[in-house]
Amino acid sequence: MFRRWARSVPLTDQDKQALAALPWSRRVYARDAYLAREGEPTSVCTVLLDGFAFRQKLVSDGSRQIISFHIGGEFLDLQNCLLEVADHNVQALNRASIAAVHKSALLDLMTARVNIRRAIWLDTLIDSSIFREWVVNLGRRDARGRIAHLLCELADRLQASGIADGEGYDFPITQEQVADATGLTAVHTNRTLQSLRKDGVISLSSNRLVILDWDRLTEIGDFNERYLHHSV
Amino acid sequence: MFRRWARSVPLTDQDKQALAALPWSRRVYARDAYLAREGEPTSVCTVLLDGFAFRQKLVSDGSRQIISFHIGGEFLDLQNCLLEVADHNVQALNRASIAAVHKSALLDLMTARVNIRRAIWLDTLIDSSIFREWVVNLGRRDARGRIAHLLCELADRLQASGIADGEGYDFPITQEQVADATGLTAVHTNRTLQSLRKDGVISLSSNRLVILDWDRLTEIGDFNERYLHHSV
DNA sequence: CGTTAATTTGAGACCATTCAATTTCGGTGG
DNA sequence: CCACCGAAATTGAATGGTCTCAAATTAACG
Repeated sequence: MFRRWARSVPLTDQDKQALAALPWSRRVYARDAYLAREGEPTSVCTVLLDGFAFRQKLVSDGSRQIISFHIGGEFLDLQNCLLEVADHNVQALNRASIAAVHKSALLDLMTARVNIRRAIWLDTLIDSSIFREWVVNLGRRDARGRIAHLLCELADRLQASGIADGEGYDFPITQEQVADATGLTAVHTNRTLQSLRKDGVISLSSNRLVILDWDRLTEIGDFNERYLHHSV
Repeated sequence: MFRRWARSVPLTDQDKQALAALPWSRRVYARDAYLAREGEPTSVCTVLLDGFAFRQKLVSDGSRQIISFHIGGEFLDLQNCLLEVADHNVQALNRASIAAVHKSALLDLMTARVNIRRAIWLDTLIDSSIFREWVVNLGRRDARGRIAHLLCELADRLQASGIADGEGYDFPITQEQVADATGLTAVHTNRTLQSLRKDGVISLSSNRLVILDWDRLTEIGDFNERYLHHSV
């Protein structure tokens, strides 16, 4: 998290110590476990330490829309600081460990320290930018484009956070989850992934994603990393 | 804007005066005029005083996705405070007057005044929540649902901001713009609106929207106002 | 009252869905 | 180490919602 923030906000050692000194409580969640539920009052903010998580909303016919994926080092719910009721669900994607702190403690620290205040606000603003890009992805791209774009985003974020390990990426997301994130069905997601594989753009199997032709994938997904605001 | 904020953050008269005392510059934009362009460096934050505006992104094939609509009293680009480059475009929907202030002035005021700081962050967090709901709208609802949901949201926000005037709403959004916001084509938007009219749910013509059966419309659009966080 | 933008209509094509059934994979216990 | 199991991935065929491409009609505006 510090590494990510350091790209834009100059945190001092004091800032880092103050943040680390908060009364964090750690916890491990099993796959698919709910970290937060829509409609519940908010109390804490949560950093994902290890594993993957995602946010989602359920619609009246029972189907699910995934709104974002999260990787280690990212906050899952900073909006809880000011919003009293959760407006969406948060679930662990695989076995995930987190650290949670009461929102009032975080708010106090934000009052005391400008840099942390800025870093946290910036975090929520970048989240927001990613949501906007997802709106575009769902609204104006076909199946190939949507999936290609999602893969580009995840690869880019994994790379930027240093979680990637050379050849390819750890990719624990099922095809059904990709479908729920891209507004498609699992069946069509499957066929679309096959078509990307057949074209030699990606290789995806056993929870491992290798991007064989990055330029091609960004072209298919119309991907431009600007919205991720890596350098503010 | 003060009215909107008052629902959640207790602004004092001093807060309001300090905000009003900033070096605002007013300006009027014609229909479709660009207030901001993707890729440009950011410098100011803008309040929409009168009229409508929307944010959009263009994709590689030339089509446009509208990301949000804005009505009088709303900030259009608070993210500019911390993001150096705009990641989307902002356009006036009809003749719109705005007030802009340099982002550094706003940041300074936020440093000085907790309430304003909270109100502004909250504003961006609610924006974010609306983007999330749009992701759900585009990903998991059919044409009728998407359009019904959009109408519910706009009606609810117009009502909440006191812009509504009894019978129906001023609705200067063209069918093509509704299409660009819902990820549909103008043709299909037209047919879907007709079907909603035929069912006696809405009446929409000459820039005037009347919701004849609110319960029915919210049911079709699977609309739940929670995500608007009217009461925090 | 003329001109342009916006809305409306029709018909055919296509992308994605639905519904089932089958195969493969990952993990578990014998 | 293999047999087994449920989850995940894959396949097929038919259906359908939405798109595309024009063209016609209506509304808005100076």
